[in-house]
Amino acid sequence: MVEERRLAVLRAIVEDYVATEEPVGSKALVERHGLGVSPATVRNDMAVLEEEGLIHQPHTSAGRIPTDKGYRLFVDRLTTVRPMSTAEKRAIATFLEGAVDVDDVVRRSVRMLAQLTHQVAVVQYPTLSASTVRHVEVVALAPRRLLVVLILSSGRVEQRIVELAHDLDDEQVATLRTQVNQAVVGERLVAATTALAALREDAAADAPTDARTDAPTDVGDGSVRGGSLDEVVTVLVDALAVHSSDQRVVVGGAANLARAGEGFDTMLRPMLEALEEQVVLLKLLGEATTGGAVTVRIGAEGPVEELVGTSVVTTGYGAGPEALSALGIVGPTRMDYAGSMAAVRAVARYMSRILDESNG
Amino acid sequence: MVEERRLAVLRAIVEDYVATEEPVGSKALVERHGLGVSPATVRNDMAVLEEEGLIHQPHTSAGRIPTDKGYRLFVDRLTTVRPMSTAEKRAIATFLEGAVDVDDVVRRSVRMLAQLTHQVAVVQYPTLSASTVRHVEVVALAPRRLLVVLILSSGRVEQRIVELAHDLDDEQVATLRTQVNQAVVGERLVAATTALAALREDAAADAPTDARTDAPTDVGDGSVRGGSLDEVVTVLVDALAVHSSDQRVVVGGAANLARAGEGFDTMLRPMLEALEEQVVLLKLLGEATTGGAVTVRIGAEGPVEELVGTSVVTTGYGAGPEALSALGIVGPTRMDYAGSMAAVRAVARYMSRILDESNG
DNA sequence: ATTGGCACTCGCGCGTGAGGAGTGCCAGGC
DNA sequence: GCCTGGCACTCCTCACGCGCGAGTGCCAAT
Repeated sequence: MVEERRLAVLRAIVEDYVATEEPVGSKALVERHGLGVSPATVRNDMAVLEEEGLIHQPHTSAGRIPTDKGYRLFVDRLTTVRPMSTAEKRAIATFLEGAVDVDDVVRRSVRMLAQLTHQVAVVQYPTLSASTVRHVEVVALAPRRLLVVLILSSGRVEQRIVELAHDLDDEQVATLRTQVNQAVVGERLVAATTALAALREDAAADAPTDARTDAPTDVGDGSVRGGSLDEVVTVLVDALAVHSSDQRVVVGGAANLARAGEGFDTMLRPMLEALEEQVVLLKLLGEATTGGAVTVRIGAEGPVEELVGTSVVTTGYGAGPEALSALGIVGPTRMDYAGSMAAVRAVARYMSRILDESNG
Repeated sequence: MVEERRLAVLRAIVEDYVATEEPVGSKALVERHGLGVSPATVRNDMAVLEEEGLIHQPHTSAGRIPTDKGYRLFVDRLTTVRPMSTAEKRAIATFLEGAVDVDDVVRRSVRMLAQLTHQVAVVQYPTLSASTVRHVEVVALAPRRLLVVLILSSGRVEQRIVELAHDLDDEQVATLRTQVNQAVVGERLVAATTALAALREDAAADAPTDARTDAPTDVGDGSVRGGSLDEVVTVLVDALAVHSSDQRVVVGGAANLARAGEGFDTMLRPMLEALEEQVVLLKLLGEATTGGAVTVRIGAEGPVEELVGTSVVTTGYGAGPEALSALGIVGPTRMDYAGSMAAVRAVARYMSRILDESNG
């Protein structure tokens, strides 16, 4: 059908433009791709595609380049995510499996992604809500100062300092440690949070005065003042919250910006600035799809206005279905979508698997 | 004297070239700077300076630009590190004092430096050898698997997993924890390392068999198998070593590369690549001077061949005299040395002070 | 040692013009 | 109705040539 050929023409235009970075003309098209028609026919098709806003020409008598809308259609309907070669798969697997801890997995993934796609790679730290609390350590730094260390099954550690309103002796600290550990050890992060809330309420009920007042009474011999427990619990809940969705983001492959070709100088600065802003990066990774699907945002569709002319390819990953984080790449709209999507998907899968194994 | 005026000419050339990024001619020089001589005289001086290899002209009949050697002389003899304005000082102080922890101090310093100098800023994490061991926690994850958590007075935490050759029960773990803590708590990092070595030797002496063999005998009731102690100690020593000189480096202001002007495209890529390599960055920061001096490395003097056309301005910082780390900036050889040196020095001082306070 | 004068060099910007890629349109063939 | 070859037209690109001006080097005079 005519309509089919037109799409084939669009696909060919996108592919050629991505490859050559130059506007592509009718003649070159029929030669490089085996469309069995004449240049004139292609020209007619192009005219139609241009009317539909899928392609456009920089000047009269120049070739055509795809518009954002054209790219959109291309990724939605014309692209087949070609799977990675087995060699590539093996490379990814062995490289990622060499990681020694979570930090290392993330670092290696960023590197891998950047290398595979020749774009800037962005990886959010894995969420840890699936992991459990291994241990809570409470250390007295000073009479009114505690160090609370939260140790998770994933090997991650979070420490906080708590300033108390009243003195605690060693025995009281020990009691506190025991109480808290009994409440949370072995629990998942969310469960631990609720367990802590319960603990706090129990303490409030037991204590003669409201635990939230500034002057709780001393209940004597080793038992812990309600107020102190309250303070420690508050900090712990906070630490748990931070850890159940880690907001940190790692970028890599910024050097790939150097070969960005044309849009280069206009794009470079906002790009680099964006890469230094965690907030912006998180926005970019944005709503990671819960399924295994790879999301592509093209040009102005993106959440960051500054980044015109760039596309973002992201997907979710993580050990377990609900522990979801995101990773992806950022590059010019003129990019190899099929390859990028495949790479993003592959890295996400291997990463999920590795995290899964190390968690289990 | 003649010689003096020649240096004045060199200084003027450097200053103008840095400001305008264009080769500077004799006429412009006498106009913009108040040298009381004619252009012809300056031309003669320039000819001499060129013979000495301090300046050079891109083409015949073009102005002159400084060579690396010229910059070197300029920095060594002609530059006066103009102190920061009080407004700038206050800005630095308030911004850095807003930091909540060590990580934050580092992040803010990088940002500040990049902003002040409009260059790429590089800050190494502070060394912590001045800090002491607050606590060591040993947690049994599995019969043959321990989690060892090292907590320092600075609030920093390092955790390691130890795979044991033999099972340990809870009691043995408790003993191990006690032994280790007795040895190292309160010690400085270096002292702690030696204390651990002593502990290991004691254990070896007490044990019937050599502690380093794979099959130490069981010495019964709660005391710890020599082999297990050995393994834990090894890991701890390693963790201490990593922490007594933190090798992590943070960069910022990469966006400043975007306005690098001319050498731009040739410089950009190696630059960005270097910034992603921790090792390279550490080389760049290199031998931080132990005094309060600011070091300037110009062009090929630098330890990284790839970075031609760039200069590095670094200095040491840290709480206490021996706890030394480094920070600095990287930029084109054509940079404002006076300003950069002042900024680097100022940030280093404030950072040292803040770390000092928070440590004390 | 400094200066003014002067001839010379050479990069830069600009207009011009040939070449060519690509288009749009039209008329004819299947 | 769709495809095709032909043709005139547009407009970008590049190379060439030229004039301008900045800047130099040298020299003779002070």
